[in-house]
Amino acid sequence: MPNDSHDRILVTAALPYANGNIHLGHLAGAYLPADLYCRYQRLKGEDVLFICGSDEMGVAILMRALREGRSPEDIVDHYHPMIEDSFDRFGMSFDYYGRTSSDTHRVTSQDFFRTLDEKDVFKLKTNEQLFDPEAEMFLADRFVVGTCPSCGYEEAYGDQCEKCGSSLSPTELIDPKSTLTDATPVLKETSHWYIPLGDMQPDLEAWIGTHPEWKNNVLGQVQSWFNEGLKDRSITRDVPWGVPVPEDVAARHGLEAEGKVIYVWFDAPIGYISATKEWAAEQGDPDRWQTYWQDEGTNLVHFIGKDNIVFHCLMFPAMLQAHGDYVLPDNVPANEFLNLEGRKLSTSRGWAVWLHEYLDDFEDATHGADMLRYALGTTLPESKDADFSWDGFQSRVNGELADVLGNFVNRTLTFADRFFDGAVPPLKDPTETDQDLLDRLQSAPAVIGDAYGEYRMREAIYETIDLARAGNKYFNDTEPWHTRKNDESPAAANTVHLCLQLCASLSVLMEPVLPDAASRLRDMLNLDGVRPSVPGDGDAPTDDLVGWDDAGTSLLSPGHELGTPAILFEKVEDDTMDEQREKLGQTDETDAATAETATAEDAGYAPKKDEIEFGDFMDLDLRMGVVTAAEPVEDADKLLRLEIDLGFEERQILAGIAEHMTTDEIKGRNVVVVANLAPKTMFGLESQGMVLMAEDRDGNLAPISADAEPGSVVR
RNA sequence: GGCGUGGUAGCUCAGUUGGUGAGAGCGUCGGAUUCAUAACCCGGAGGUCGAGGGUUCAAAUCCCUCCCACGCCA
Repeated sequence: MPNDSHDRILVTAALPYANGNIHLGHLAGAYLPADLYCRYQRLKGEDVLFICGSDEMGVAILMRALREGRSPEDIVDHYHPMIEDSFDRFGMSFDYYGRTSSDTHRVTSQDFFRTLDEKDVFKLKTNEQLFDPEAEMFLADRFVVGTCPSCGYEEAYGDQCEKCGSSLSPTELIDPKSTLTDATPVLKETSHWYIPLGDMQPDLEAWIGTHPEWKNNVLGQVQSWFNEGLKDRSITRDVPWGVPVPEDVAARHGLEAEGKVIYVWFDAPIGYISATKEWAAEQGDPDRWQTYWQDEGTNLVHFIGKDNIVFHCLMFPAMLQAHGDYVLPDNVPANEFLNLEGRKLSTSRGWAVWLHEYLDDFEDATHGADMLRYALGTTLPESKDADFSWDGFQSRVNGELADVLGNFVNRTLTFADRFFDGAVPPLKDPTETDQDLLDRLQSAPAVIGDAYGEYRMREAIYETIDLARAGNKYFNDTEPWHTRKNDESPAAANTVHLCLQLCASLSVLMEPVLPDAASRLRDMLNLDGVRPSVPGDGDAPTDDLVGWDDAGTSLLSPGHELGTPAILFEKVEDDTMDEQREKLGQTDETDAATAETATAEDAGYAPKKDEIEFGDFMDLDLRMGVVTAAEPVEDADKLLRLEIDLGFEERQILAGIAEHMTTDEIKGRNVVVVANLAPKTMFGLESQGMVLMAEDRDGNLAPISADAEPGSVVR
């Protein structure tokens, strides 16, 4: 059951892996919902501790380091500050952002490991694994390539053949080779610690059974694991990058700790604990971490993406249970995945929006971070995969932030400024319409707050903006621009009074999702004394400050002097969106972290794409067409509007070729058209397909042509 | 292949202890208004609730089969 009576809330957001930057998928999965939740709870007056940090261990970082001839430290030292900085600019309100390469983390992980070992929780198993005699190290599965025993593919990895999909163990490969040295690996005996999750399953099932309120997707996934039966999982590895297995623990079993590290999935969640320790030390109260992790009065909440469910709902709880001194998570509200413009995110193909690039690109926009928080917040994949598109972004920002919220604030404040001397008029003899708005205002904190508290972030945000919508309706219905002309009636004053109160309440209620704009709105209202939604300075009392629940009451007293009105949100122009759309699919060297280094790429050619099935190719409807008309698109530098005869129909297609050929050069040409591409509107014109061009290494384009009648199928 | 989650208006999504004529926002069409960021407000159109079968007086909601998307596992 949910722990309704609690003294404090400990919130974690999944530790981002420090071999790449943060993109929108990360934000939508875990970080934004976590931040919304924490800011709401702080405004509510809860004792909140929000913990995160960089996950810097693991084989993936080691592999990358070896491939690039760098040290693992080099990689994590590059990404950790970048991640921390972009989180900061996005408005993540962490109490502490740590990193798992810290000493505290090493010690904490080792202590945890030692405790479980001394409780004889673990099993030790010895088997033979592949060892690279030249590099003098054991090889992780991905470090071994060889011929697939089932299909004969020669580049199969040690864990899976990417050609036939069969999953392998490295020892099954024919002619195995180390990817590090090309040496032929030898089998060598090694011992490892295992956590016997199978034995722990009954306890885990009993515990999960007490949480029927968890999200469907989470419980379903967990149940799926239970049905299969949990198995022993190894928690140590023979690699040179990770938290070392403590020597005393190894010695206890007559083993050598040298070369052995704790497997990254085991140490990573402990990173939450070590970060909390570092936070406590920074507060000058080193033992305080225990209050959050070990006192029954704590509500522990893990925000993660769905790929992390098994670790946070089964493995980490199993570790915590086995240890015995820790609280277990009260909820794990995992989100599904975010797609981008209808396609899965792919960092290697550049199909991602990077947070730091967004923040740079929108640095000059008023509240650029808030705009993204809002657009993402209304599109969070809470119950199923969701899609982020720049069209959607623009529509949210312009239609809701600017038109609904911004306009309401603007019309209220300018009206008060012009006709009421920039002060709050009194409320006298409220009408039924006035009273309805007061009632709406009064119930708003509970309606929005309950949604946040129960992890329905999208609904909370919708309800927030709906409050501004109600304000606009009220403003229209009461027509103060008419009623103000009647000196006898308090109607206009009442309207302005209530709209100002609504603005003031909004400045609190919108704080979780739009913290910058909320703060500026309070400046415009000259409203002080609102409880911060970011970590405070320790024990400063906040009881006398205006909090979440107070937003249901009138926060401005009659006669209160207002500040200067200003536009809260500017609209986003079409050009800005076009620029963002153009960036998609372009791989950036520093960010294409996992991109394969192909020989073609080295010579300046475009990288080779992944292999596809014949059916994938046959999905394309390629047709011959003839260009019957061509003209530039107004305001677009790169686009030409083409009319193309496909024989059976005419198409309008926008082609990004204006910088490469004139309208006369393309007119009359036979071209190949992708005829079943989803239509796309750019610069107000619908593009109904795509004209194929060959692009050389210098980016020059040439049309693909054939001597065939329009409508002919190309295959 | 097994399991899980989802498949509701053009788009993004609400909606199950089965029961008033299936909802919201956006988009679209029409109207009204001018305090306001060509904004706001009102109204209309638009859905075989993935497909098929079953249970029931009654199913988007329960059962069975199938299809599609995504994920986990093998």
